[in-house]
Amino acid sequence: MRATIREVAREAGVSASTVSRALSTPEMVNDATRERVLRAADRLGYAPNRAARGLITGRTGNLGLIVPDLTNPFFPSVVKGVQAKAREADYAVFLADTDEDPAAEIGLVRVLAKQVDGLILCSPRAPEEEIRELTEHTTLVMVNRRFGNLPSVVFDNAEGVRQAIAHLQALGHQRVAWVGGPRTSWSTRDRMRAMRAATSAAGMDLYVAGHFPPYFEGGVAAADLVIASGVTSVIAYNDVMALGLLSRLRDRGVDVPHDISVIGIDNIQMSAMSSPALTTVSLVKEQAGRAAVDLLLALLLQPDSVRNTRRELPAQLLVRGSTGVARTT
Amino acid sequence: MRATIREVAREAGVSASTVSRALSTPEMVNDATRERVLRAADRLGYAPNRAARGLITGRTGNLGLIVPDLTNPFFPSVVKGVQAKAREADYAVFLADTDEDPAAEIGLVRVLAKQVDGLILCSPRAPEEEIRELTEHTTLVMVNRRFGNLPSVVFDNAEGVRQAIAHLQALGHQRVAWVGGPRTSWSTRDRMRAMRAATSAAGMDLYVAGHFPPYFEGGVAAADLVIASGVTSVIAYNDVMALGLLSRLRDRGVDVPHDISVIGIDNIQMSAMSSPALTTVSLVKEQAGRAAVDLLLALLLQPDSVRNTRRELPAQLLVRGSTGVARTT
DNA sequence: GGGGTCGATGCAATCCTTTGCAGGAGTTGT
DNA sequence: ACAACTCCTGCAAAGGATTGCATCGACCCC
Repeated sequence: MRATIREVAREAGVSASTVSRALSTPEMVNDATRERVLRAADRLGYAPNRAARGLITGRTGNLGLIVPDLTNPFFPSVVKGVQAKAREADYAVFLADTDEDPAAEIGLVRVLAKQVDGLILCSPRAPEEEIRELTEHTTLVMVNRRFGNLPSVVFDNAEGVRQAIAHLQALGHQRVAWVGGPRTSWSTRDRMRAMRAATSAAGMDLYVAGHFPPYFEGGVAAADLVIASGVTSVIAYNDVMALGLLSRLRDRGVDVPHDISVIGIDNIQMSAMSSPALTTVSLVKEQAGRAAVDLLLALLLQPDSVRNTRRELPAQLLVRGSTGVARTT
Repeated sequence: MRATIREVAREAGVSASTVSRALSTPEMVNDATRERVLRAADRLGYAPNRAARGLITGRTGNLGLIVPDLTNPFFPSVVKGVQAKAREADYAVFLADTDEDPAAEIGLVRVLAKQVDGLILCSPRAPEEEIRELTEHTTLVMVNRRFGNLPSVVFDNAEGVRQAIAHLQALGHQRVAWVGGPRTSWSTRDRMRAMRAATSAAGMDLYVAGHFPPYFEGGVAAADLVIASGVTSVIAYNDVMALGLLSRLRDRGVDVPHDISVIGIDNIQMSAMSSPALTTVSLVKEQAGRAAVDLLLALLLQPDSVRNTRRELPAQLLVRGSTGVARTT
């Protein structure tokens, strides 16, 4: 049904090799010939068979993207960025969702690895050991996790948290709580470190509420601990959890921001829509996706060029209604 | 690097054909031989090269999924369902996002069609004409759109809207507004029809606010029209828009549900988290994704078996805080 | 004018798997 | 004991594109 390279060759009066070259290495073929080939290809609606090409080149023209949970609005944005950039480079993207399960993550990488040229792991939860092993057979780029000298795209959590803490301090807060995400998440650890550093530099008290699932319910669950701790402000691992906090605080009759100021991280769409609107550390999510694809493609072209490259993307505090002057009790 | 079928053959002391058969048509090969082959394959970590297989069978083992906007929480849920079901059947899923652009949609189908065995179009916006043309070269399943006798998965919008209207009527509402989604969306038209039918059957007045972008901002934009229309209740095309309505109504000092009751459709996670929580028509989104894959795989196996199959999934009203007794002015 | 160079093109092998066909071994029936 | 089967396995072709190598003509320069 679909035209093959041979038919184009016949139509253009050349050999298949010439057609192939006219399309993939145009400078190797005479101008007039190339023109003729291109017209013939166009006339027949020819597009190379990717399976056949992949068979001989060993490349598939596909990328894989693995995320822990698509229903967390952070990830669809990254996916969009990956998609857009990949499409520009004529790559297609396999998407897989692990449901926050580190074991599923490893399994998916193994399965997907055979069908792609490279993989982007977004917020991977798998243990270091497993990931190290994967890197031996697979071209990987990590988003939201640093790991050895693997190429990675991360956000400047330290700066984001610093801005958030500075903001709280300016509002007179002295005690701040930290509501962490999954224990296995690198971002959780990184942000927690940043919290420790920033609060200690600012001379503020830090209350660590612990680790919670990165869902609305996780924030809900953390809220009571936060209230009991007596802090006047709280920073959550991500916006979804911060919204959970907001919800439970309201239910408990705690006024935000009057009694407690709340700050999230990610700047998901919904954070602008809550009431009060959520003050948050804004991350350029789509850009992270695009940067990851950039890195991956560079890595595929010349494996050594970007080894050990770490892109760090900016984080910027966005002040909205959920933070205010500290209560004075 | 990766083992080929020949190596397995040598290892097992048989020919490549036998290995192939042992793996894909086990009943054609002697028990003992098969056992030997399987062990050899296992020892070498053999997995068939999909490109080579695809080259000869003409099948890729891939599915494509096209959605209009991943950042609308409705779609990630569908994607999850598609993923899960596809993975069970050992298919991988290409995902593409059209940014609500019907032209991009057609383009993506064309591109993706070559790399997959079949495509799932989720809430497709493209004009009928174009879609009809696509069906000639491509195996398609539609979600959220009926089209000729193409296999499709849709929700029982009529029932969902009927329940919503009955609920409003029971609360004493006489006038209800409808805030529509994109003009090109089949769901918008279907739900609008359902609104006409249900309100007329119930003897209620219907105010059609028009078509709006299916985003939070669309709901915001519609809110003032709704207020001005004097209705006591409003149903929005989806939850995201309903949340936009909620937000703008609050800004305008209109109390929900006291002054106006608001109902959404989809039951996205966020709808439970707004304040007041959103009354909504709940849709089984993941199930829609799974059903679409079911249909598509059946279609690939025996093209005639499910031609003209339409799966209709239930819609169920979920009452929360955003609806209440009609004001009496 | 002949040897050398260069640019453009074709030939043929190759990637890995699947599958139609044929053949060999063993079994059954007569 | 032979024909007719059955069951299992191997041979070889096929699928479509890429690419190293060879070829061929043209052109240049001495």
